[in-house]
Amino acid sequence: MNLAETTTDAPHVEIYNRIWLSIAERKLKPGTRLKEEQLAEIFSVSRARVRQALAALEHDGLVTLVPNRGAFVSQPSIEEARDIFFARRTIETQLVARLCEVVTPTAIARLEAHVTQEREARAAGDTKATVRLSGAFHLLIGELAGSPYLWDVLRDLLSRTSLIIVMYQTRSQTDCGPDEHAEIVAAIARGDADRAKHLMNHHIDHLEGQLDLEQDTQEPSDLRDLLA
Amino acid sequence: MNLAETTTDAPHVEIYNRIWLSIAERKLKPGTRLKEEQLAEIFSVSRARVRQALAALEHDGLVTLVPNRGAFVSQPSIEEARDIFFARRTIETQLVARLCEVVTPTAIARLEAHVTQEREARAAGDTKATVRLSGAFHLLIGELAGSPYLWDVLRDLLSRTSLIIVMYQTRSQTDCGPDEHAEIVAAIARGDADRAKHLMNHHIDHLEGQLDLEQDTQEPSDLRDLLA
DNA sequence: GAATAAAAAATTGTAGACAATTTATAACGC
DNA sequence: GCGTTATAAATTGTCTACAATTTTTTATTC
Repeated sequence: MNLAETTTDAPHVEIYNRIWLSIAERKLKPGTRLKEEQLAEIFSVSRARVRQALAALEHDGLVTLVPNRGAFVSQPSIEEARDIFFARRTIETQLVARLCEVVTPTAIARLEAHVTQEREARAAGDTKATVRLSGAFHLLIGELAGSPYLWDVLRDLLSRTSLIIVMYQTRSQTDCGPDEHAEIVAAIARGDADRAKHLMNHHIDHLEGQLDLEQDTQEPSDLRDLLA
Repeated sequence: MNLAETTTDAPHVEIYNRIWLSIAERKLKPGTRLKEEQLAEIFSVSRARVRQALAALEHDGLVTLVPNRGAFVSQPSIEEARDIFFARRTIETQLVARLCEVVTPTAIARLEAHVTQEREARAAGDTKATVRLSGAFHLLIGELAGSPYLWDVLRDLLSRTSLIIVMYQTRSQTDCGPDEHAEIVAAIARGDADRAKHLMNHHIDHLEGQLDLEQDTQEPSDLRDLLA
């Protein structure tokens, strides 16, 4: 949530960004231990820098810091996962509505170009790019809606979503369909705020529905359940 | 945005909390310089601890860290201020709507008790308590709506609002009227989500309207303007 | 006397060393 | 052989001293 840009970026933000990206792109899996010395060597920096970056990542919920034990990539619970999707519906429906009010031809062009890119990546079978562009579409809406604060919140929500998808995805594909994105863009182009909100709501529902968030247990499954 | 509670609170969070509170309660004014050594002495801790706390506060936008120059209490621009209020309307209207869906008699009792407290503080002329309780009312709605994530965002927004009020308040009083809070509670009690959203929207509009955010200039007023 | 330049002081940034804690390994008793 | 305890290794947490930068003060010159 770094709204107030510092004139010159602090040195630890590069490490922060690289770890952030690795988690958002689902390379670093939930539960992975992040040893300070190890990271310090990889990035060729002092341990203090790594420490700062990890502290910032904890603030974003991507990393869990256990005192005297170290840093781990977070493992959001089912309850937390549902909450994140609720927050996304809350914020993103409002954001598309706002975008419908302030929309410009340039904005629509950018959105359409983005959807085209998504289609191309999918057609080319480039799953890495497909995943990245899917998230970027949602961020683009946030950007065009013109609220830097909510854009930042959205960025945070998307990275948490990545973590959640890795943890709870089922066999079936878990990308947002580009067709749903295209429909949303069409509604925005028409200035139909209600329709855009409705589509966005269902789109996020769809995303959540593809995951296995059905268990009632709060805690990670008990040993007894696994042996029953 | 500390969702994942650590088992034992890290030692720097107490310093963080005390500075946070001083800003939220409007004791520390925007632009105030925060020297590390000075703070270290006040709290009787090492400078490293202070550093951690300041980094966390920067993340929340309450403190601006200028490289090699030090930490200052943030001075949000008019543009940022407007954005914060937009974000508040976005989130808080959805939050009251959600609360209407999941509301319980206990929740209503807590809300009514809170409004009573607000009235008492105001009647007693206790401005410090009045300010604190005003913010707490909004947080209480967030808590009862049952979204830990959005509660955290709301907490962040409220502390930024405090900063904005200090910077842009006019002579007239800038508290939320407790009557408006009472009306919102009444709407929630009736389960009237639309009405509650509408009231909350206007309540925040009202808050924003009491401030002097009319200037068109982005930058802090130019010397020429002051000498014209 | 004002402006510039140099030196000194104050403040922040960083690194390395040491202490505390946890995890892994090995020895021991049953 | 299994569980327990003691030792050793690895890892994190913290502090102190030093380097880099900025601000203030002082001296100099026009």
